[in-house]
Amino acid sequence: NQGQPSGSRGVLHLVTSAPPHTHHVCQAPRDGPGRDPAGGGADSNGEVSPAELLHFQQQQALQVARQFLLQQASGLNSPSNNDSKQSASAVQVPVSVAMMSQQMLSPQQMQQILSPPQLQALLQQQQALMLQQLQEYYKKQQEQLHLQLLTQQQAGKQQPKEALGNKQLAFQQLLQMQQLQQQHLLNLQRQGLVSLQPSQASGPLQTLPQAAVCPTDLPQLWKGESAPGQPAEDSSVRQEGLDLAGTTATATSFASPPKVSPPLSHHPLPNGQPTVFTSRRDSSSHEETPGSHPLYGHGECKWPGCETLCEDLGQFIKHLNTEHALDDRSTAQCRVQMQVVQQLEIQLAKESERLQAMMAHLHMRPSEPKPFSQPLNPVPGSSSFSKVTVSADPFPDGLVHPPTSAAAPVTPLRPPGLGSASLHSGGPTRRRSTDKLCSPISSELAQNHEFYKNADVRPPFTYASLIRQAILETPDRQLTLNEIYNWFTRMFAYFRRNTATWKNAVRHNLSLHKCFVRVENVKGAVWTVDEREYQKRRPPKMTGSPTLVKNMISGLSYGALNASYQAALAESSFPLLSSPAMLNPGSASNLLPLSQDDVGAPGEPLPSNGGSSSPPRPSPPQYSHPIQVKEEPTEAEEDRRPGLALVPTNPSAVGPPEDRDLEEELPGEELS
DNA sequence: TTCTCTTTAAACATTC
DNA sequence: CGAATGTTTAAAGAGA
Repeated sequence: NQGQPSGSRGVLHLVTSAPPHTHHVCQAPRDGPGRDPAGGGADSNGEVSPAELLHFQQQQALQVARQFLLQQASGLNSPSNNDSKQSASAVQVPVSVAMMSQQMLSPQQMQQILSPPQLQALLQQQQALMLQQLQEYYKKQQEQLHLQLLTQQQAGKQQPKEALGNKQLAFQQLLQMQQLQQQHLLNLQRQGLVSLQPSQASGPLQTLPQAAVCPTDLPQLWKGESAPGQPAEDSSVRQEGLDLAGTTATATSFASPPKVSPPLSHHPLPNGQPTVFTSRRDSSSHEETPGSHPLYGHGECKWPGCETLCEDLGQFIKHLNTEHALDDRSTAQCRVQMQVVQQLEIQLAKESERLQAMMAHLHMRPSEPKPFSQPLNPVPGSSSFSKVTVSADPFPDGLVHPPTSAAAPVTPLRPPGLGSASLHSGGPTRRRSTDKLCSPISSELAQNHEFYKNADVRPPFTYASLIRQAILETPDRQLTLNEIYNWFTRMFAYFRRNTATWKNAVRHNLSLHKCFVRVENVKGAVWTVDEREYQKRRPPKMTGSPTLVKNMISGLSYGALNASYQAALAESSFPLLSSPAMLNPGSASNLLPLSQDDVGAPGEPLPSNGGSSSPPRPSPPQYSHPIQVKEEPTEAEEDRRPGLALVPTNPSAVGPPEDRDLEEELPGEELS
């Protein structure tokens, strides 16, 4: 499988470039400050405290942050960003952060694609929360300090408030700058703490200063904040559900500390999800090795953002007790971790819910003419970003993305000769499972016909099922061989190549399977489907049983979903190639009856109807719908009779009675 | 491992 | 006659 990075690179870029901006945008409107009523106290009550005090306070905050930062220095990726520097750092930090984010994104793009869509939003929220929390926390400390100093100073000397004047203004400015700087520091620290994606560092920057003024109770902060403040902000991103780029950013970064991420370790396959976890040296969670500690693994401390190497458990314990003792920082980190877990749980619940909905949809929903064009909801804000999201949405990441890949990486639609050749010559990697299903083919096809029509990807259906599909799509349920050919080429880009091969296969299947009945016509022969026979060769009905789920995953998702996902990708990255129904006018409409029929086929009065009507050979009657031989002179509705009459004329069909005629042994089992 | 299904390839016959 | 259409056999891969 040539999951050549180049192929996905295009997609990657699309996604990659978006996140940073998006984050900024999304973060900007945050209304976090709303939750702290007392926030305005500081600036509005400028008279309350002398400018020096304010200044001092800020310095204090800065110191605290600095201190923490230094403590975390090892965990940070770019020490250059640390503290110091006044305004310079304010500018410098965002830039470097952006760079960092990009660096981190690129290798993990595929992960992001597959990672839970809303993770990003959640983590984003979490980040902001943490940032704010830290802010509040520091402020709280500052408050105390401030009070102390205030009392001291007031006791010592009374400074006239009027004297402040311009001086205070300048101080205010300085103060703001310092606050900004402080934010940066906090951001950096936060990165070190939770190893969260720094890409959003610049987001909270501007807004936090105001928010941080209020010394609120931290625990309350967690609760209250996450509820009113954040959701509103994130809604733009979150409601879309699939914030691919963002998701990756946060998700991946979450999985791995801000260290050097394996550059090309994993293939940029759409189903990179498994890769994420496997390739991660982190193995994030806790692998409970015998005498191990949940926070100790792979010889290093797994405390969020720590990664300190420890020879053995004893050393680690030592490290744990010294570096991660019960102090403010640790508790804060612990809270953050709690938040992380909480958010992930929420995320899990959401994804589970989505999965349920998907299953329900895929199982019983007849068909959807335009899967890709029916976005869950158009995102007002982000443009290209939302596009990716939308297009990919019908095929949630949460789903198991089968490692099929080989036959279908991110297929550039109509891949250039070489790529496609190697791609498909790859071999007869069958995915026949779909055929076993009752027949998701129609619905699946209906959903993805656009994709198959344009993408040179082998459809995950057997020839038999495809032929049947082709025949059933027609109003009179019959096709000449050539028409079947045409249907194949029309519906699948894949079958526009190697015609000799697959045509031979089609013919072979037509002849081989009893379910395909050749009906002689005046102008030639047409092929019809003996639905009964077709159903006969299938396993028991799938009706929402566990096996169905299994089938769904193994079969449908295996090829179709993956393909669909790719289609989404392809569409997003090659909009031009995603020609709508142009190529195949009416295809959508055709598919509808199909899917319906698909569902209804078994239940239709096949046996009784067919058996009764046809005296000698009920072979045609099997079709619920009257078979009308196309070339028939007059399209008389009564053609059914002629159609039947025609059958005998066909020597092959008539020849071996036991061959096609299975009426007697099939009373009507498929009816139910 | 065996069996079944599917695909692919190919030979051959028949029809257009 | 050549191409298209059908039929049949065989081999091989994949999955149950």
